[in-house]
Amino acid sequence: MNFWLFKSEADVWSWDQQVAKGDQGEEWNGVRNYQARNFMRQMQIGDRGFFYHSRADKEIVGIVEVCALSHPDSTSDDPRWDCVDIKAIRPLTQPVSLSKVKSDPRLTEMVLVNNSRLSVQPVTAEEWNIVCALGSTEPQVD
DNA sequence: GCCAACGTTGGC
DNA sequence: GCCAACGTTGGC
Repeated sequence: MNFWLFKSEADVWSWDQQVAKGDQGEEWNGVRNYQARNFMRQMQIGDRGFFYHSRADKEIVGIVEVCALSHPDSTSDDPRWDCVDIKAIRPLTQPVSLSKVKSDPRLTEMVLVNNSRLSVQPVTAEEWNIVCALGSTEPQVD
C-alpha cells in the first residue's frame, strides 16, 4: 500500500463535504497537472491519503482511502485528465498544521514542504507515521 | 491582498 | 524546440 496527500481549498471542496459523501466517496476531480495526474494513475484501491486544507487553513485534517482506480475526470472533456475516487476514513484527532510539519526535523523531505504547489503528492510510510503521531491518531494500516 | 514559484501555451 | 507571456497556486 502507498500513501498520498490530497490538497483542497476548504471553500472549494472541504473535509466536511468529503465526509458527507460517506463510503461511496467522491471523484478527486479538477486536477489539471500532469505530475498530480500521474500519481493518481499509480494509486491502488485501499491506498491511504491525508486530506489537506490549503490556503486559509493550511493543515492536514483527515485520512482518506482510494476507493476507485484512475478513470476519466467527469469534469473535463479533455481525455488527458484522469482522477481517482476517495472516501473519508476519519479525521485526525488533532489537525496537523503546515507550520508543525515544517518545524519537525524528520519531515523536511516531505513534498508538502518542498513543492507546495503540487496538489496530489506521495507520502512515505515514515512520514505517514510521524504525521499520524503528531495528529494523535493511530496510523491504522491494515 | 501580494507576489514568488511554477506550469502551460503559443508564436517564432 | 525555445522561450516570453500568461495564468494559477498557495504561503505569507
